[in-house]
Formats: sequence, structure tokens, C-alpha cells
Amino acid sequence: MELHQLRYFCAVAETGSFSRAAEHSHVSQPSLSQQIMKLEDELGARLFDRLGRSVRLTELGKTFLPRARAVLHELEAARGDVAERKDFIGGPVTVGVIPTVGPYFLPPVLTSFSRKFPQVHFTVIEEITPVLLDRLRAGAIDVAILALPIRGHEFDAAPLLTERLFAVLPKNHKLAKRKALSLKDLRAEPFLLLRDGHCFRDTAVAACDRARLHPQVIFESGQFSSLLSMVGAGMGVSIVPEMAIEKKSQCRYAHITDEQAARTIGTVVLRGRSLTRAHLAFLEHVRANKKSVANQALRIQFKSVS
Amino acid sequence: MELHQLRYFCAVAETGSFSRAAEHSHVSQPSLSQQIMKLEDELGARLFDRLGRSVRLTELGKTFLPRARAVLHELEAARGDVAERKDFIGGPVTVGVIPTVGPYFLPPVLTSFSRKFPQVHFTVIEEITPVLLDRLRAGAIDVAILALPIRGHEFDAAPLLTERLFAVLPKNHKLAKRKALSLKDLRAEPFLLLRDGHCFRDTAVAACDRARLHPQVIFESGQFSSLLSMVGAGMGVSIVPEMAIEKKSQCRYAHITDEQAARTIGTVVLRGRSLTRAHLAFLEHVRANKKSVANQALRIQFKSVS
DNA sequence: TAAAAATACTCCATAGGTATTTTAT
DNA sequence: ATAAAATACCTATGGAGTATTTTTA
Repeated sequence: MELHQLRYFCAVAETGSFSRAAEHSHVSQPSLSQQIMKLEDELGARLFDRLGRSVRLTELGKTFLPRARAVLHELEAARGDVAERKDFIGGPVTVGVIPTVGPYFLPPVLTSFSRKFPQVHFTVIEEITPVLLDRLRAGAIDVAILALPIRGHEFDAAPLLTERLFAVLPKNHKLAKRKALSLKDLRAEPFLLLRDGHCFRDTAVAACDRARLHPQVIFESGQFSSLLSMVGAGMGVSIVPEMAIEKKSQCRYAHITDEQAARTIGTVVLRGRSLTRAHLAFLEHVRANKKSVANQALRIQFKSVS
Repeated sequence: MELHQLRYFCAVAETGSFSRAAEHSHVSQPSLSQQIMKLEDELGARLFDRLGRSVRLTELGKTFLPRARAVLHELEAARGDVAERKDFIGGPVTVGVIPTVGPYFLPPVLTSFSRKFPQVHFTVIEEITPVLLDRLRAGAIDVAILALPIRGHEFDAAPLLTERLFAVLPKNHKLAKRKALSLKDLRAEPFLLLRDGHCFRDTAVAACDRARLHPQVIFESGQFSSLLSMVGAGMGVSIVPEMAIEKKSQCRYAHITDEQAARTIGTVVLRGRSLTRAHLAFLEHVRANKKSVANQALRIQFKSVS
């Protein structure tokens, strides 16, 4: 049983004639006749009574007609559904983000995107980098935003923005007035850093290594805001990326002038994975709005140090 | 878009692999791959992400899967429906019958048939022969039961039973004791006959013609029972077929011995018109039960004349 | 290297076409 | 005589096969 046979059958039922049905279906009458006969053979029963010049549905044909139409209708529904969704920006988008980016970067981007495309429904998963990469591989996450570079050539990574690192000092610290300093200047200080596993921990430690600095870590946390509070309370100093700066804290921030004292944030998707219009629109939106996010961070920084 | 493409698509979605889907569908992997690609081309979008060794549905593929299944499901439903109805004895049967047969022949046949096949629903149409033939042509009647022969080679007619004609006489008539007589014996009698249009009117008149008898018709009706009542009241004589004999009437019946003083009842269907199992079962049943109907009429006759 | 999908080609089954016959009006 | 469906025969599209390459884990 083939779709064109069902179409021919419906055409004959509707026109009451093989010839007219053939014309209507843009095939020759013998071709159509053959296909109808083939259909009848397969079903093991006649669908039409050939009464000389006129053709009429048999009792069985009458019951088959709505069923054939149902098949063709479902087919059109399927085709139409695809055509519609293909150009539709909406549906689920799952974004994975590392904890040291999520709360700073995502809120403004998501809100402005959702205003533009309210049909898109986000799920945000905040995990450390290796977990995010696993989720990407499994298809549980569509797009990840994390610190580059990453290892794994099955991914497509694109840098989004590079931000400088800042030293965080209590406001009454002797270096608190400095707008910039070298990591070496912090040699004597007790350090507050992120917990192991968070990629910014590695970033900070790597920067210290390069400066031949082996920080004495007296406090660890999973989030920057805790570090800032502790620094504000005078427990020691810390290193944070630009976007983690909070103007309201009791802290002072100084740009770290060391080479490579920076981190790059980028988007990562699984290579070969097809992206919906919503995914693409989101990636584009993130790219277009990275400046404003960065500027927002800068503005905060300028206010806090001035 | 073709059905086998939808089947292949579902197979890949279910097995998560082109190779396994091909094996499962009993085609080669390249063939299946090509058909999936063709389907994707037609839809204008990818349905699967080919991620190296594994294959996964795209977001669009996820929405297309239930739609494809719906099409295939409808198809199976259509196929199953036909297979079921093909062997099912039931549904509508429309029987056409002439008024001079209907009330005598049909009741016992229909009741016994309905006991055997309660799923069959009858519609009985009682009309004169030319109307019945038109209705057969139009497909409004499936099977007709009427007096043969008929004109019109687009029909298939089959004789069912031939019945003798009987003279109907008032019980105090001088010929009332006769078990048989010739039409010539009725030369002097006033006649009561069916109205024009009823085929038995023609049968009776034709028999009279052959006997060189030109009856004086003083009463006409559309049904035999009226004629019998009038004859019983002594208005005159009549001619009826065997099955119209009523034992309870005030009449006496005499077998008419003239040559060809008989009528043949038969079934008629439109040639080429396909018949359902119910139609065929009904025709068979009518054929099998004609004897009992005829005997029933005979028994009545013997009681009334003895 | 092994396993899976894609590519390249070959083949043939069959849908579809043309010409004609059959059938019924 | 005409109109419609069936039949006969031919053509060619495209589905399916085999062999091979590419890709990735």
C-alpha cells in the first residue's frame, strides 16, 4: 500500500471516474487504473464497482475512504508541523554555565532574550566545566558558557569575551588605594580562593604560579560573593574576574597587571549537533550582548575604585 | 515523502542507529541512509544528528517522530479495518420487493435470516418493478425480489420459484367446489384485478388473453387481500398467485390449468455490482428457504380447498 | 583498528506513459 | 458512435544492492 495509491483512490471516490481522477492527479488513466487494481489486490477486495460508464464505491470502499483520508491527513499534518517549527524561534533551550559566570553574565542576557523571543523556554544548569562537557556530549545541554580553552575536539568553542583579573583587598588594606598591582605585591597576604574543581580556582592558581607566588589559602568557597564578604571583613585578599566585582562590598579592587592575568569566556556546543532556530538566535544574542555585559561590569568597577 | 521513508525514520529513531535500523527493516544501510537523507531534503531540515558513532534525533526529529508514527498507525488501522470487514457478515442490506410478493414471501425469510445474522440491518423497499429496477441501477437497492422475466441486460436475474395461478371464487359460487378449472370457465364472471402498474395485473391479463378471455373488470386494488375480501363478499372472481392464498377468507381457490398460468419469482441484482458478505449470505438464504415458503403457501391452499 | 555512516556505482522493479482493445451507452 | 476502463507493451525513474571511502572513538 503506497501513498499515491491512497491519493488515487480518494481522487476516484471524489470524481466518480477513473479518467477524471487521473486528470486531477496528473497521471494517465491506465496508470491510475493499475494502481487502484494493485491496491484492491493487496486488500483482497474491490473498492469500486465498475458499472459500465460509471464508477461507484463498494460498501468496503465506503468504509475505506475515510481511513485513506485519515492517513493522508496525518501526513499533511506531519509535513505542516515540520514546516512550521522549522522557521519558528521557540521551544526548549538548555543552557549550561559554570558557577563563576552564571550569576554575573546570564541574568541580563536571558531577560533581554526572553523579551525578544518569549516562546523560548530556558533551562539553566549550573555545573563545573567537566560536568557541563559531559552533559553536552549526552545532549542534555544545548549550549554551554564557560571558561576557555577546553579539552575535547568534539566541541565547537567560540570565545565571547576576555576579562582581566582583579585583586580584591579590604578597604583599609595598605594597597587599597592602588588601581593596579602585580601579583607579587600580594606575596605576604593570606588568600581566599574558590574551592577546587571550579575552573577559576585553576585560573587564579595558574596566574600565581607564573608570578612565582605560592599563596597561603586560608578560606575556600564555591562562590565569589562569599569570598568578597570575607575579604571585606579583613580576612585576607582574593582574585576575581572582572564580572565578579561588586560595587557595594567593603572591598577595593585593583587590576592585576601580570601577563595572562585574564580569563576567556566562550560558548561551547557539541560539534555536529543540529541547532534549532532558538539555539542559533540565543547564540547570536549572547554574542551581540557580550559588550553590554562587559561594560556593565566595567562601570561597576569604575564606580567602586573611584 | 513515502511510507517506507517514514518506516525507516521510525526504525532509526527506535534503534538509534542507521545500521541496526537497516537490519531491522531488511534493507541495506546505504539504501536506508539515502532514504532518510531524501526525507530530510524534502522537509528542509535534519531529523538526526550524526555524532560520529551515535545518532540522535534533532529537536525537529523529536516532534516529527510521533507524527510519522501517527501516519503509519492510521495506515495499519485502515488495513486492519478492511481485513476485518471483508470477512464480516453484517452491515446494511437494502431489499426491494414488489407489493405482490413482499407481504407473503419476505417475513419468514427475513426473520430466519436475522436470527442467523443479527448484525445485518435490513431496509425493505416495496415498489412496482420499474421503480425497483431504477433503484437497483442507482445503487439504492442491493437486491430485488420480483416477477421474472425482466427487461434490461444490466441485471443479473435468478429464478427462485414458479408458482401456479389460482382462481378465487366466492364460497357459494357454482364452481366453488372445483379444485381446478380453465380460465374459459370464468368467461361470464365479473373480475376483480390488481391496479395497473402492478406486474401481476399484467400476468393475469396475459393469461386471460391467451385464453381468449376479455374480462370485465369491476374492481381494482393495489393488494390481494382487498381483492379476496371483495370476492368473499360475492362481488365477482379474481386470479391470484399461489402465495396470495389466505385460508381464512370466505373464498374458495381453484387451480388454473391453462398453459403458462404461472408466474416466476426471482432475485435480481445489478450486474457488476460487488456484493458484501451480507448480500451474498442473504441471497443464499433466500434460495435455501424458497421451498419452505412455497410449501407454506401450499399447505394453506390444501387446508382451504379441502 | 574497528565500527558506523556516507559516497559511488550498478541494477532492476515498477510507476507511468502510449497505443489499443473491450465494453457499455 | 462515443466515452470510459482495461489490456498490452514500452520506458525510465529511483529504490535497493555491492564495494569503497570517510570519519570517529
